[in-house]
Amino acid sequence: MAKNLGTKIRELRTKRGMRLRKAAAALDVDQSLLSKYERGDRLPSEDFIRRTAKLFSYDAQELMAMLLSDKFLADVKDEDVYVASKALKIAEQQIKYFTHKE
Amino acid sequence: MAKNLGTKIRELRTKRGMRLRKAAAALDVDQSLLSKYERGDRLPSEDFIRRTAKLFSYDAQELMAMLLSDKFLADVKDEDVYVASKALKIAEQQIKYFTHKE
DNA sequence: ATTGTCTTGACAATTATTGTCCAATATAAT
DNA sequence: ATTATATTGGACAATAATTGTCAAGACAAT
Repeated sequence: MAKNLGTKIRELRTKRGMRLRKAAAALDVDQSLLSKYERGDRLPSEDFIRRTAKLFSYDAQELMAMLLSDKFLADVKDEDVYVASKALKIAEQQIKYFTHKE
Repeated sequence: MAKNLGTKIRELRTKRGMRLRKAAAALDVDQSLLSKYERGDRLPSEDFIRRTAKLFSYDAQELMAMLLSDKFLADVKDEDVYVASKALKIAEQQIKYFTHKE
């Protein structure tokens, strides 16, 4: 099962036996903010993603995809599942259309 | 091919032979704003979606899905297609997981 | 050149997001 | 139970994004 961004970041950190405070310092954010990122309470900036990928030697694009997914899910959280699924389908179509066009 | 929201709204309006100014008045927005919605320059509120659906007797959920898709596409527009597609896949998984869980 | 329609850009107003601070809570060790 | 360390929560200001309004612009038809 693909993880959400926060869970992934926490996993990366704890697997290295790193404390929140330490990681926060290395990533140049307040430790409470990092805690919020990890719990999905807040979504980080793209720049933070890059720093995190570097620190943990992890694929930045993978993290970016998780961030974008989390953003989408936040947008649809009050919607009917049917609507959310339909939105995904439309977006998929458009992306496919774009890519094979250019 | 599924349309984006703006194109759909314009289609609904013009098929009824309605002028921008008229439609804008009926939808209670500035005509310049409606023009921007139709060209995808701005994204409307959910409330606007509901009024539009009512005015043109069109399915509000369908329009909502288009709005959400447009939002997502705006978020990923500067990203690699690979990242965008991956984000979609993750979001899909999570939605499926959610729905069959609850 | 006037009229009607639509588009564009600049701007202020509003709303959302982001980061910081510090207190509160939890966890662990002694 | 006390101390030390880790994590979380809430309130707040700073910043950024979104929204709506207005006036001017382009374009076509007459």
